[in-house]
Formats: sequence, C-alpha cells, structure tokens
Amino acid sequence: MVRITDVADLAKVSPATVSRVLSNEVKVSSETKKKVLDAIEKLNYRPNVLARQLRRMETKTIMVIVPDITNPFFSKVLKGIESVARKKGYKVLLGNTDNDIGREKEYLELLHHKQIDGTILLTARMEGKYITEWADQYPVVLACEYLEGSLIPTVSIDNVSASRKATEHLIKLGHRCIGFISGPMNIILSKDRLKGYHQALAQNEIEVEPLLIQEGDYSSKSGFNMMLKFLALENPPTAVFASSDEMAIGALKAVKINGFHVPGDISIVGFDGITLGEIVEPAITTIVQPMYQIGYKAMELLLNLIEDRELPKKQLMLADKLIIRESCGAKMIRDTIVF
Amino acid sequence: MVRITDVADLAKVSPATVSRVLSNEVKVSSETKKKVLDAIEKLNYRPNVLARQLRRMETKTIMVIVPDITNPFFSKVLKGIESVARKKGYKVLLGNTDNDIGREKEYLELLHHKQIDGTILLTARMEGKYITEWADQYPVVLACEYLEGSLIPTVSIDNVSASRKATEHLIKLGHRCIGFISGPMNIILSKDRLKGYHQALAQNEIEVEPLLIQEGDYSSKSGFNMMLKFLALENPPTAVFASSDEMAIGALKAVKINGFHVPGDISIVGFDGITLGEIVEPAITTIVQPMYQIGYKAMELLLNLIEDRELPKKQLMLADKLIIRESCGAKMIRDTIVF
DNA sequence: AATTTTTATGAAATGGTTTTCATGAATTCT
DNA sequence: AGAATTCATGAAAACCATTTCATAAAAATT
Repeated sequence: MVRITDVADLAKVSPATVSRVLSNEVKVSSETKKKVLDAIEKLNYRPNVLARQLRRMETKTIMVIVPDITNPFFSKVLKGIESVARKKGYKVLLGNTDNDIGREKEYLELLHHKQIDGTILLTARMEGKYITEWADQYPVVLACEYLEGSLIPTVSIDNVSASRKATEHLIKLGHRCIGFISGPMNIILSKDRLKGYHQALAQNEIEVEPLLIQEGDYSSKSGFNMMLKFLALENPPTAVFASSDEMAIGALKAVKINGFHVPGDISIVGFDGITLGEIVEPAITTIVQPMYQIGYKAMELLLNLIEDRELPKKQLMLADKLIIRESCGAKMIRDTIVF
Repeated sequence: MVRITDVADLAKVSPATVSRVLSNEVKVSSETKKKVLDAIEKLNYRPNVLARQLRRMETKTIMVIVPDITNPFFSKVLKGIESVARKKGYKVLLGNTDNDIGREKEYLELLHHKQIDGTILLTARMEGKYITEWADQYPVVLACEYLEGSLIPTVSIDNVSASRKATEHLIKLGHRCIGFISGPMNIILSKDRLKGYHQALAQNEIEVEPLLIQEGDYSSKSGFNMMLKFLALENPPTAVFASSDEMAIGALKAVKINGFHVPGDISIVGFDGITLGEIVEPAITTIVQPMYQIGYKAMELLLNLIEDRELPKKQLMLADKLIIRESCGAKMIRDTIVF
C-alpha cells in the first residue's frame, strides 16, 4: 500500500506538504505542487480516509434511521436526504429498524462511537426523553415526526391542519358520518392527525362517535381490517379518512371485497401522497406531503448542525396539499397520471 | 473524551489489557477483567471505532449501489442485504445512482479509499471490463444483473428461462401475436429477457415480428409509451409481455385510456413481482423474483469474500415463479392479496 | 541597509486503537 | 528440584494522515 510518506519521499518533500497539496487549503508553491502531484500520479496514491477521519475526528457520514425502506414514503424522503448529502460530500448509512425500538437505539449508538457525524430520524418510537438526550449531545434532526415541546430541529408538515383540511373536505361533500383510521396512538404524528379530525368535526358541530375511530398501524393490512370493522357497524360511515395512503388502499380493498363501491357507497381519503394512491382504482384523494423536500431540508438542517452554523430556523413546517381524486366522488373525471 | 489510556490508568493496567478485555479474544484473568470493566463503567468509556478501523484496516461497512431506492424492487433487495449485514455486524452505506454511470464509479472509489470493505452492485451500467477491474481488487458482488462470461460472484434468477416461461404462458393461452417491451438493450439482463421471448416464439414456430418488440427503460412511463405504439399498429398484439411490472402497469394504463380492456382485448404479463402488480386492476400476471432472498444471498456471498472464506459457489441462480393473475385472462377468479 | 512581516516548508506531535514482542510469574513436566 | 511450557500482562511499535510549531528564505517596510 502506498502511503503519504512514499509520495513525500518520491517528491522529495515532507508528508506535511503532500497533505497540504491534497487538502488545497494552504498555499503551496506551484513548483512543489507539481512535484507532489506527479509523485501521486506515478505511485497511484490514494489517501487512506480512515486515517484522515481519525485525525480530523469526523466521518463525513450520516445515518438515516427509517422504519422501513420498502415503504415508498420513506424511500422518497431518503432520496431527498441522499441527494443533499452527496452534493456536500457526505455518505449516508442506512438504519432500517422494522419498527423495532431496540434497533433504533442500537443505531444511535454509532454516534457515541464516533462512527457518524449525525443522524436523521424518520421515525421516533422511543421516548421523547431518550431522544432529547441524544439530541443534546450530537447532531440529530427529526423528519416527519416531531417531538412535542422539544427544540430538536425538525422538518415536517402541519399534521393537525392537514388532517383537518381532509376531514373538512369530506364534510363539505355532505358526509356527517366519517370514520377515521388512525396510526398507532403512541406516536405524536398519529395524535396530531386525530386532533385535526376532531377539530373539523367540532367546527361543523358533528359529534364524535368513538366507534368511528379505529387504530391502525399505517400498513395496508391494518387499513383493510379497520374498514371491515366499519362495515360491520349497524350504521357504517359514508366516508372514511385513513391516516395513510397505505391504509386507505387496504380500506379500499375491504370495501370492494364486500361488494360495495368507492366512492358510490363509501368515500375514502388517504394521507401521504404516495404514487400507489394514484394508480389504484379509484385513485385516492389524499394529503400529499412533500417527501423529497422533507428529506432535502432535513439534511440541510443536519449539515448546519454538524458544521456548527447558527440555524436561522430550527423547526421547519413544509406545505402539504389536498389532492382531490376519484375516491371521494368530488370529481368524476379521472385525475390520472399524465406521462 | 475518555480514551483507552484513561481506562488503563484508572484500572492500573496497560492499554493493551483494556483492549484485550474489550475484544474478548485473549484470556485476561477475571480479576483484572473486573478492574477494567469497572473503570470502563465508571468513566463511561466508548472505544473510538475510527481508531480501531485504522489499526485493523477494516470498516465493517459495505456499500450497496442501487439505481433507485424508490423502486420497490430494489428496496426489497436492499432490505435483504441489510438484514444479513446487521446480523453480522456490518453497516450498509447507500449509493443511489439515479442510473448515472458517473455516480456508480464515484461510489466505487470508496473501495480505493478503504472506506468500505466491499460492495454489492444492484445495477451495472458500466462496461464489464471496468467492473471486472474492481472485482479483481476488492470484494464485489453483483445482484440481479450478471456479467456475461465473468466469474464475479453473482446472485440472480435465470432471466432467459423466466422470460421464456412467461411468453410460453401467453402462447398456451392461444396468443400468437405477442408484443414485447424490453429494457434498455445495453444491459445483459434486458438481452436475456428478450432471448427468452425469442426462444419461446421459436419453439412454437411463431415468427418474430420486429414491430412487436419495443425498447423501454423499466419505468412505467416507457411501458405506457410503448403500449401506445402497439395500439397504433395495424394489427395490434393480442398480448404484451413487459420486462418489468412497472412497464406492465404503464402499458395497462395505456390500454385503459384508449378504451380497451385487459384482459378482454389485450392480455398483459409483467416481470418482477412487485406488490403494486397485485393491487392494480386487473392484477398483473408476472414472474416473481425472490427479491429479499437475492439481497440476502448476495450479502452472504460478499461476507465470504470479505472474510476470505472459500466460496462453495460463486454464482447463485435463485428460483423465480410465474404467478398467474387476472391480466392475461387465464383465470377469472381474482388472485387477491389475502391479508 | 536594517528591520519587520509574510511565505513556504519541514520536524515532530497528534488522533486512539490494536498487535507484536518481550518478560516475569505460574504451572507442568521430567 | 530443575527444566520446559504456558500464561497474563506491559512496553512500544504500528496504522496513516493532519496539524501545530518552528525556521529559514523571501518580500515588504522603515
């Protein structure tokens, strides 16, 4: 293996000078620079990044902790993160947790061991206290889920208002018996979406019917199951708002399997804006989140944190958008993907 | 920051001993071991992994080079990789290329710089010669795409026979005018799938009609466009075999938009077995690849390579399966996802 | 011309482990 | 009992680049 001293010897300079040529941050006379570059070329020298990292105490690597890469929502966010990271010379380490808190913690340990410069959490199943502890010591950014009352840098949409907006849409269409499929209630984000639903009902003087609120886990399977529960009610809802598109798609399936029609018999609204929601038939009315943008901004935030810049804003709230498609019968002309 | 010498000092032993306690590979008397562990505990010491990596010249990190994480096919493979990696104490670095050869090469450079112990390529747009050069020097495994005539460890399915099988299925159903939407022809995998199509036609004495073969790029958009071409023919095919489910779904869309029916007017078969193919209506008959398994095996192969074990088999061919759903009219009862 | 400042470079220290080699103590063997 | 092994441990080298500090030469100032 070729070392920096080999280059130095061949170029008849000190290793320090070679390092300076490489980093390009200190003036080196063009004459010596040429000698060094020639030697590097001749020896086909590649700096050992491990040694550099040790000396500089930085890894130029960040980790993204994600519950499931297979989920199109998260993979889009991840892509946004990756694109900024790459541009800024950072590598991204993948931390897939399969919703396992143990793994979340395990991955965070990398911060202690100096193996990563920072972390973006796309999920936060752990207790708030625990996360705060990490965020106090190391660069940590939350994306998608935010932690109530904390000052940890976060980028997300306003889940409460988005959810209210979606519910109001259904109310405007004349529905008064609206089912709600929530996410797991130990997550703030799920609570926020439920809150928005409650707010919309309250503003329109519709009473909350506990049977019309069911807890899912964001998977299509849970959407399917909860919709079956709704259908089994004496008075099934005329519309269902699911807290994720996946659940909405599961719900759609349940309706169809029971021989009913969407939106004819039941309207469905989802949340997230994954591509699948457009492809399914009928296409799902949904709140679209700017997934790529969330990742993009989260990485920018993290970089500021890592590189110790003052943050103008620590918490970003991006705009979401209600996209009306066929599944709630508001608009009968197909809002199809135009290639 | 607390260092190993701090622990050594407190425990009144040498750093070497602390290291030995940590690595647990050499005998240390239980007495000193206790002293050391106590000191570690008291100081809350965490080994600096960077230093360890430098000394051991290993990173316990591998990289996966993937054209697009957002693509469900690749993200499933990635998940398989991740699961093995995690179990074996390896971290996985994400290399998203967006199909850009430049980025593929850029990511491979990490091997030179000793930043990763090995790489799994889920895509190989680069010239074979170039890849071979890397594989000769470093642990490299190909997953999904294999390189003709090379001995680089690879795990994939038999694309030729799978493709033949799918085409034969259509022929058995009575189709004689079968369109084929290929992938980009500079990729072996695309060529293999075309070869299978050719073989099936030849075996059934059906002449190849060049107009019935169109080149896509695995995206749904390209499937859409190519299907439009088919529909514009004087004699449109009665069945279309697309080299990916994404393209099949695009094709499906094109058929519907033109007011035709699948499988009534045109049958469609896809390739890959992504979830989306089951959800779309009609559900797409397809060749399912064992995505998770491909990733899993690829990582196992890579580990053997990294840890210098003899490989019993360097090239693995996993079994694929033709799953018959509605889109080719072979079976009218919905083969639906049962939750 | 003498003095100060700037500039380019080298020697040596630094980052924190792991590992090799050496050593003295303890154990086993003859 | 004396010799040969084994064993636990420590000292020091190794891993490889970066950075601080020092220095001599060159440039700028008086």
